[in-house]
Amino acid sequence: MHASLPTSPTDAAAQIDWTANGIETELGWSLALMFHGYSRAGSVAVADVPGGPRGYQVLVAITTEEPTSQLALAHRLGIDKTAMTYIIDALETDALVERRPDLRDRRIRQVHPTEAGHALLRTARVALRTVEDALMGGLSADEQTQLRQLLAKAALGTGATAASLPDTNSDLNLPVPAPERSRRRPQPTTETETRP
Amino acid sequence: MHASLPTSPTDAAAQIDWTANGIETELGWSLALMFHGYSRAGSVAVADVPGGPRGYQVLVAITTEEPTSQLALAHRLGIDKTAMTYIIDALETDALVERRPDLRDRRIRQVHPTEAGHALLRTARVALRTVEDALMGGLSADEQTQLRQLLAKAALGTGATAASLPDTNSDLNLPVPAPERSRRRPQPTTETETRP
DNA sequence: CAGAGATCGTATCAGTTTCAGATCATCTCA
DNA sequence: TGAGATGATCTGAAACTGATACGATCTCTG
Repeated sequence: MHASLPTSPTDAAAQIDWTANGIETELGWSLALMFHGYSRAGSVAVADVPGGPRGYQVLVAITTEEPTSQLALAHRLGIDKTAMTYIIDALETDALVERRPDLRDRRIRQVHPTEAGHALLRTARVALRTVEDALMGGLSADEQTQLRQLLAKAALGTGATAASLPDTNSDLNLPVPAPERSRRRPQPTTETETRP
Repeated sequence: MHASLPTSPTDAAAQIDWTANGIETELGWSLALMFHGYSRAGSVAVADVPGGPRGYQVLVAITTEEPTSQLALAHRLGIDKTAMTYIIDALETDALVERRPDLRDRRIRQVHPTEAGHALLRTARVALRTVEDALMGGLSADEQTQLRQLLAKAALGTGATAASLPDTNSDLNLPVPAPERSRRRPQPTTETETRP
């Protein structure tokens, strides 16, 4: 184990010997570190968002895309469908989202943002950007942009395909409120009324 | 919700509207998808490595760096120290690593690779590279290299600082090598007696 | 030198997350 | 019409994570 690590992030990449097959050349290593770093810091930054980073992502998706089912949302975000139920429960409890029936398919609950949801998202976004900047502090502004774009591109490519299989695992670790068992949700009466 | 992903990876980045604040522009989203994709596919690829991807990373680190303590290794890899114990247990059970006492500090167990460990690592590495190529299939070869390097650089920079807090109040700056404390001279012949 | 405080690896426990599967209502299709 | 599939929710169990305790050992200070 080689002793001292560079104190200057700029030296970091320069010190990586890409021919030595060391841990720093392992994609899995850097992905894990970045991801866990993001989860940890992100959880703090969006602590007031039910569901933490995952709840935040739900808000992002539903405020920028067409209303859709919980299941599709789960796929889109790479979140387990069961966990998605609980995340939306939490968001709904805080009046940040509303579940509405899909008129064309009564199995589906569409997820809609409330005004409060929009507002919280705005502040949460700012907080997260700060965290992200810190996380990528070792990179220049250009490099940060580049990393964002490459990651997104990779995620949208084969990466995302593999990741967004049905009922995928999710490891964003902010605690979702523990489910209260035997808590079958009452069927909203207004929903039954809107039967076509 | 436009759920369908582009079939041509080349179109992916072209379709991302970086001004719309959609989910695809979220670093947390792409990080999560990539990380989970890696974990899932990587677990399959290194299924015969005890501890999966994490066990693999242990092998990488101990075969390329100086012998060090489990704790330092845990920090280096961003793994919880308790989990590290179990991972090494598993690796040791399969005779892929050996724990040896550190002559200068009898609390420390250094982790050494065996020949079998080296051999398994070689095949595991090949399998993982295949997985990684698939994961980054949406990127050109240059882009893949770029992503690897940027991620590593970010991980080694501030990112890693935030990530390497597996041990609660660890104030350490990145996984630290074995402490450079003023070491006492080795205790003669105490070695065999300290074996647990 | 003695003792306080810190550290390392391991054990233990509890809470959280993940996963698989069941259920009910609803939809699709032959 | 009915079989098979689907979406949301529920349930139980396994896996994971994190906190903490503990014994052995180390470091440092008076």
